[in-house]
Amino acid sequence: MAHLKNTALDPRHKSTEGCLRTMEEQYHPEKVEQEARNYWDKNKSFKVVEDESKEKYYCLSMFPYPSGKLHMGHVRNYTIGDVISRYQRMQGKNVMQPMGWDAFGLPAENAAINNNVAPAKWTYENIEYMKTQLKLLGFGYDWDRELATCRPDYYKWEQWFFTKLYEKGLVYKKNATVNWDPVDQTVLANEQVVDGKGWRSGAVVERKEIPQWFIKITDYADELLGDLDQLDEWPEQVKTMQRNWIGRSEGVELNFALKDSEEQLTVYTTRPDTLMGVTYVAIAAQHPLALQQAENNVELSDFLGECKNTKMAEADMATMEKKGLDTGLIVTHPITGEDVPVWVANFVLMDYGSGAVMSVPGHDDRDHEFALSFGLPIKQVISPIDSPKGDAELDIQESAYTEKGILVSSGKFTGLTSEEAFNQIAEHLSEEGKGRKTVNFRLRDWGVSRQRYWGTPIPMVTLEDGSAAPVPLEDLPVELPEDVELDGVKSPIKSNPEWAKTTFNGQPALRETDTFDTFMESSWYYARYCSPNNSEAMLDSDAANYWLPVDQYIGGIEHAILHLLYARFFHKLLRDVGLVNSDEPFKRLLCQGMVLAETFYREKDNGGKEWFSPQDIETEHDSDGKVIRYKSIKDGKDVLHDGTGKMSKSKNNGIDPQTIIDKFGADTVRLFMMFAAPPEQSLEWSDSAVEGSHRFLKRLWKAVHSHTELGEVQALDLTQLNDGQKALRRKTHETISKVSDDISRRLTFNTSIAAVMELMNLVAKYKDDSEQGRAVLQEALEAAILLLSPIVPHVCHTLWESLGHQDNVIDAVWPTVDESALTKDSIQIVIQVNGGKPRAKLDMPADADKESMESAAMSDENIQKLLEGKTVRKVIVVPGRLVNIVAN
RNA sequence: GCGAAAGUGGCGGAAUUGGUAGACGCGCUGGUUUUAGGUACCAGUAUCUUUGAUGUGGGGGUUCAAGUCCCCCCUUUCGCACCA
Repeated sequence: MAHLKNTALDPRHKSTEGCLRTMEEQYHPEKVEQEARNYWDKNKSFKVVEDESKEKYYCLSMFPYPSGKLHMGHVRNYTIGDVISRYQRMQGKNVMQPMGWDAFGLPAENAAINNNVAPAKWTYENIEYMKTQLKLLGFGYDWDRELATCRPDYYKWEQWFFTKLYEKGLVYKKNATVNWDPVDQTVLANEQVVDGKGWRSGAVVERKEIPQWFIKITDYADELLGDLDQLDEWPEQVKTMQRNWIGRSEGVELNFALKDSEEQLTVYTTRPDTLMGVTYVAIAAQHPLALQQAENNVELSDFLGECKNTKMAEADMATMEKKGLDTGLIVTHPITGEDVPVWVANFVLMDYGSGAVMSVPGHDDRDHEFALSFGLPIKQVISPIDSPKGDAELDIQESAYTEKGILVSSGKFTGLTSEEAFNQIAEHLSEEGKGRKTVNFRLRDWGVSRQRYWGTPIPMVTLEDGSAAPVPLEDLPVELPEDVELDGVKSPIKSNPEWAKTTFNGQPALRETDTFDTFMESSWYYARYCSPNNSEAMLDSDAANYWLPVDQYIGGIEHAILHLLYARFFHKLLRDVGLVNSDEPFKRLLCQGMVLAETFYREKDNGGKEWFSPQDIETEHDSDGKVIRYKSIKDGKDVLHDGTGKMSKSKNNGIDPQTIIDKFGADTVRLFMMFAAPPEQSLEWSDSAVEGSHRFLKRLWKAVHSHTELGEVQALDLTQLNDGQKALRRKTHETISKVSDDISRRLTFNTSIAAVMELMNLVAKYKDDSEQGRAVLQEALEAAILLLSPIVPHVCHTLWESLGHQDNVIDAVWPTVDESALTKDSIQIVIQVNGGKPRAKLDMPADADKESMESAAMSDENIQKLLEGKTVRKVIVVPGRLVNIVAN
């Protein structure tokens, strides 16, 4: 055998005839990475087209908002996606990994005002820079599919789609609440309201009702809920959150007749069994009845005014102090006919349900709290099931009893269980024409109007008679002017009255000056990537149906509900207009955790805190490795540690990925990101751990280098291996097995890296320059390079060549496990006495049966000592693992 | 407030199906090489009152056996419909 045969892992790998490639002794990431990038660029390695002969794999990472530069969260997200993509490619699949820009949004407007630059220019410049950063990180994107949502050729189709939905009756206009800044005369986003005040003007923000467009997502509530069951590769946690968000409930809708009036107050309840315990009805401050009553009631009118001064966010509504006022209105209880007072309460949401709720303080915590505050009666109508009469221990005045039980003091329904009462009360109301069983959803229709400039113009016009009409396809896109100046208050398309003027069917008409919620763009970009440059249609269905659904979607957990629900909704809409043929857009979902860093500060004289960048902090340890002090590199004085937190400007703990790439190279950053934590957990930044990752790559390089120094390698002959060679070979194949499972099924890249590190630790100890010794080592190194190549592709590109391969590592075949290499002659078993600590460890033949394990355990010297004077009650034997002797 | 997660050495984390807690890495300790610092390499490193005992946020429970299953509590993080 005169020449090299380094193809032990797969005969399909092409190798050069002759010597291993000579290589530099030192690892120079900048050089290695540039060479790999040049190769991929030159060969258009990641360009992909539909190919029916291959299994497709569509791997998608959530596209970034082009905020200026990449942050660590992006790097983490995109590294995960790239690793999965490269792994799937090595499985022989036709892999598409696209990238684009979620380019509309509020930050561009803020930047425009602060830096006096148009949002469009700012956005396009950010895209240019961030794209160079993504390329530096070596992500294998098909850049020919790049899209930016702020381009008219993208949003044109979103506008067209909206008009389609309008024609299908899935779009309507109604009043909805916004945060109104009375000084700037503008609508504010929730994040622009700080402590109830406008962030620029400082004015107390008011709730205001304005007309807005809605899409009927509630028409799809049942399907969005039911189809979650199909998504067996989504995290259970995300599905649960979506289920709760959609919030399907079965209950009863019932009417309280307004006394001395024809009007009815409709409420929905999931607990009709507590109906006899209603002691008041609560309505929202914006409820028409409240407004009507306030006309002749100064106190009420003042109260409603006060209720206006809150943010519209539900979290704020739920946590604020509960306030209310009697409206003076009386309604009639639908069963007893008794008078029930109507109160206004600041926590009742007008936008949700009918804006009125029946209140049962005896059996609902929030109603109870409210009743106690305002001296409203609390009546018990439910008793715990085990004590229907003896409820002395239950003080309903003290706290509400919210469980189900047996009805008491409920007239003819007394004695029924909650379940029985649910049905009988519903039936009774139904017969009387006062109510009916209904299914209700917590999910509300999707309000898509925004009063901002930097977004997709809503393609609707208003005619002179006040009616609305959709802009026809031939007039689309309704283009957003890009060359504008922002004054920080009013949208340029609102402040220029000329912009809205247009015609519709020859008649004068006014354009809508609101723009879409940016969740609209991100709800269908995944489908547009399949035919990104199609100028004839929103999607090319053939391409879309080839690629969709997305096989793996990766993004932050913060998108678990809204973005993912809207995208699922859009997919069903796309299906129902005939553009795609699947029900769900994302087959498998991975939600990655946040990137955190330590925070450091000093108290300032004024009581505030001065935050220090973690990169400017030096740590001192005692001789046990415990941290004893932190000090600033700059002045050497102590700083205080404030734990770890999300990287943020306010705590000055952000780490710019660019500085780390410049210092160590992209591979080190990628390796650290994947090694430091499993993807769905939060990841703590650590400079020293980054250096550790870099050291590993240097050792890897060195190991390959010293192997290649010794020249050609002979073919592996499995019949000729000694114990040491067998041991390394077993470790090699154990590692292949573990890493394959970790990357494909578990998505735990951290443990796959740890496994390769173990292999390399064994390689470092392995001293065997014999022919077969070197052949086994060649196989181990080839495996290590192949297994690491999705994670650190640049260095593996070079090292794969160094090991004598002609083919490129991105197209190498993923190694397969040789089961025969895994066999072990003996294994260690553990002996326990009454569980707990191992009392003895024995080497046994791998195929030892229960009897021989038990007898070996019983005859162990140490075990016999422990069993002295005790009676053995039971022996549990787990083959291949342990023996537990129960004795007393 | 409501909904969803997480909590394991000095630190990040591992333990995949209830079966040897602490893999791998960082830090630390000692050593070798080096004029020195750094680098690189080798050995060690859960804790303690060390024939052994204790130990996975706290408290209870199930089991021959619990980080893992059940109940209660605490802390932290994410989402709550106009940040993306």
